[in-house]
Amino acid sequence: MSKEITARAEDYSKWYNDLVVKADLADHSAVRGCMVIKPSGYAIWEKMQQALDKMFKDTGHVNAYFPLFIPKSFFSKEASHVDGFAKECAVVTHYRLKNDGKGNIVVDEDAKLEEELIVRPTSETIIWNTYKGWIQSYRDLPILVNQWANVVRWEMRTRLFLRTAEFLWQEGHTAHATAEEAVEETRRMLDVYADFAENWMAVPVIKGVKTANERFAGAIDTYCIEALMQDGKALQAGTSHFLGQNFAKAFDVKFAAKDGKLDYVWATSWGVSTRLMGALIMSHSDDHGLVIPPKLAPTQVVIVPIYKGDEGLAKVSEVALQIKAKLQAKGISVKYDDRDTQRPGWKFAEYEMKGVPVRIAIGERDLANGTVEVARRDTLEKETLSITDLENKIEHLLQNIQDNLYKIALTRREEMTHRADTYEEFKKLLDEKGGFIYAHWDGTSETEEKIKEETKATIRCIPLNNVQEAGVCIYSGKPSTQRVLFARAY
RNA sequence: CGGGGUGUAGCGUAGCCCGGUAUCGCGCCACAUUUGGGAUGUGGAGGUCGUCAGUUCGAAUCUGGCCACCCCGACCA
Repeated sequence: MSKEITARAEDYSKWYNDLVVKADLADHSAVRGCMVIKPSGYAIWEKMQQALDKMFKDTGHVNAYFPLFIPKSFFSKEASHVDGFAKECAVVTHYRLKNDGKGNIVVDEDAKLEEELIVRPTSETIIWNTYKGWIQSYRDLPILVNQWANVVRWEMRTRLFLRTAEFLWQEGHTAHATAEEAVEETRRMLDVYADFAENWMAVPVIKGVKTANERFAGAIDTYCIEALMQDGKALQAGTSHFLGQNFAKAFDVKFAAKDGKLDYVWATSWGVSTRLMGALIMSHSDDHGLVIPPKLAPTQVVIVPIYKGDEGLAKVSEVALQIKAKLQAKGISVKYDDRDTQRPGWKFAEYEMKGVPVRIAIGERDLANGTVEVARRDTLEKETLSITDLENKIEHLLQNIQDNLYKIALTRREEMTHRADTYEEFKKLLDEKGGFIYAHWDGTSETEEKIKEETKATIRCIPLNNVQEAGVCIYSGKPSTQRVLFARAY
């Protein structure tokens, strides 16, 4: 099977689409805007889930599951929340089909739902309606719940993983007695996301706060992690919201404090989605295919035998299987590909396309020398190593690849991060270089809107721990106290 | 929902202007020779030409409707 993908330099967007399909991660489905996540893609998502789930548990959270359907009336209880999602909701209106007598299956108009159901675009409403029954006293708090689920947002334009009508995610929903505690939780989970992005995905991120325009519908503050892709466009990789008492008020969730006074509960919500797959793919991959950091690679090492005849394969396999066992004993996931239906060169290209971090080739010549050929996917370098102590060398190599991928991504981001002091300079940077641009902003939504209309760049975030620096807004010339992070975004 | 484009075998395509039952490559199946970077040869299977209707002796080809998908805009994790 000969496979080729469009080069990044030629058409980045086409490169991404080709890659997702050719690396067997996902496909378009029969349903418009929805994707089929194939086993190779889902295996990576499962690795992400495992790592994140452990991080959530380690920070005291527990998993639960809430319904896919939300009564329409719940939705209208929080005004800005409705505004934010109303335009992209799928609605269930009937509960039965029937045969129309001419062989067609049609909706049974007699089976109209008394109250229409919304397919969840996010679960705040159904969860806060539920929390009302769980919370009476400060003793019931905090509630630290996460759910892994699918959600639906009826998008006009979709792209595999980056934006699909249905996607998989996790959403954490917590309830607290005080604002301070809720803010602390919001920030804690932001840190968890940043930790995951950098240490597992090898994707450097900038933590920050969204402006009012970009804030989650119904939140007081939205925190985010922003990553920069190879083409210079930003990608929001995760969000954590401080919801204040907005949902508690909408759903009348009060608790009795120690002093007996009743108060509304403070809330947070936070989520990352299969969009992370897009971030992962676009951060490291090259024109040969996918590059996956070892810590998220479903298969970390593949062993390819090179041999002549059945007898040759038997000899090579004996040694290869010993190597496999030693690597597995180290906790490394290994695949020994001894299929005789494909030739070695074909397998090399195939595993490069699929992003397996390390490839070991072992042939009869190696048997004589006590060596193997080791190829690393990140740099495509090959070297011949002695079989002695190979498992330790591979273990180090995997760590080295993980570190190297992060370092390269970080260097690239730094090279693509600029400062602009005038609007002219800003526009020039956007058109010629792209990337992140630090610039002064007067803090108004009007200015932000204007800049967005004129340049398609948005304020990705106001970075946390931002350096305070007097300046003037690049657009309005009004005074500003700090630079904010602009970029064109996915 | 506006503007542009495309639908022919699993995938990519030729044929369409000028109507006569479909071309080529990859992949697939069998056998043989092969195996240190996507092997080669020989033989073979696979198509209601997106769909519905119209024109015609005859439609992939001409006409009209519908559907789907892609790209560009408005909306978004």
